[in-house]
Amino acid sequence: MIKLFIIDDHELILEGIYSLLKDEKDLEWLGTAKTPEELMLFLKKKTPDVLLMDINLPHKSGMDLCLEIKKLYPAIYVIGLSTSDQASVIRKMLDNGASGYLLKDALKNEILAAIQTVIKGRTYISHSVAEVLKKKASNDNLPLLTKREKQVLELIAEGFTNQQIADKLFLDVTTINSHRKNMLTKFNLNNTASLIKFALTNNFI
Amino acid sequence: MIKLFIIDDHELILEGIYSLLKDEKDLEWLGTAKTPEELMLFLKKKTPDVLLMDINLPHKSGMDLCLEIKKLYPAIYVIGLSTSDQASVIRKMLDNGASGYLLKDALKNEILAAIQTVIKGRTYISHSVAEVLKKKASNDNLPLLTKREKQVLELIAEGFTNQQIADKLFLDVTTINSHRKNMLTKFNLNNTASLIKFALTNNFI
DNA sequence: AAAAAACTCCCCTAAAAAGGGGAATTTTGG
DNA sequence: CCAAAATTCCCCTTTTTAGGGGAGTTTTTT
Repeated sequence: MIKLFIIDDHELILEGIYSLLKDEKDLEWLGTAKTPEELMLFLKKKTPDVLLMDINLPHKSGMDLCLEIKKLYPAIYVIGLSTSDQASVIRKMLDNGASGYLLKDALKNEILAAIQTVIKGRTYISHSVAEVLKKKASNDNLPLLTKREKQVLELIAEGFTNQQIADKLFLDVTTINSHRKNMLTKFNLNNTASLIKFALTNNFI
Repeated sequence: MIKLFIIDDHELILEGIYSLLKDEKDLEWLGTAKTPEELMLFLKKKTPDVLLMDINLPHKSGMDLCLEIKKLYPAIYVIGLSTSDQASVIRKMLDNGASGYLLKDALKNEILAAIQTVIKGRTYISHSVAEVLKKKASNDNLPLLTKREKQVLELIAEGFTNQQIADKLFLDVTTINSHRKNMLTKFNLNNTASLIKFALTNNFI
């Protein structure tokens, strides 16, 4: 019996997965959560073998949550779940310890296959996802933002100037300027406008 | 008996809704489709009373599909379904003839309420959606961009400077600067970064 | 036809960002 | 522990944007 837990903020997805899997003999349905908090509370009591996790949770990205979980409960196999087929997101998820990745258009067999695969310690990448990873190999070479850069970029997008950001983060204004220039350089852009557009369309912020 | 049909490209959502509603006595489950083509084929044979429609379909926006359906089959009540709570999208959907709008985190009762409401010819807007529409009521009163402003803004977002844009549009650089400043003023923003973010998140460009 | 809105161009100054370097200190990953 | 990456701070100059005005012309709406 594989103990299964699911976190997703969408009732319909929870229902859908439950409905798909409830009759499987070798699956034990531990429960569901809609928020990271609910999940963490539950994990203090019981530990699932496999955790299906939506990566678009409110207030917290599944990427970060996955990292946390794997730190606290390394034995749990995490399978990412999303509608997004963005290679960067998928790769980040795997980097953060996920054992598999499913798109939400996955069929029953695919979900079962994923669970059976990860429980053996192997990694399951669905067909469609694998293709995306291959196709967007170039996309993946995109230098990702570091924590600080992301933080700075978010503040830039909110309209703060370098000086204001520096004050907020207790840093020197030249530091913020460095980060800004680094981002422009690494993405080969030449001003803030294009940087913000790039970041938003690539879901960096 | 209300005849119900659902279109959504995500198996899980279809399963979820089916699972939620299959035991309802006064609902007749006509079927599901994953693509607009499937739906159109089906509609040639049978006509549902209520059509639950995901607005994020591949290759075609639910907004457009809704318009088509209402043209061909005005009697069908369409309920939009999405994860997005973007006011512009919701309003567009309603403009295009939808009778209701649900977010995918809707609970069973809400879906049922929506169906019961639209079948009576009234419009169902879920709590959460209504809030979004209200909150962004200001959004709708937002002074929209003029043609020229939109054109300029798009070029700004692509990273061109005022001078470059002026050259492209055969205008004086001061004109471009005026447009830029006007946009900042009318949206009450103070720099390009926030303007681009604002424009992108509000689907102005 | 009159009013309103959009579009165009102009002045000015100050503030901010971009572009070019360099370099020391932490943090992270192997 | 060592190397690589990230983070921090510094110099400099030029370009670009922001902010404050004003004003004439064209287009759209009433």
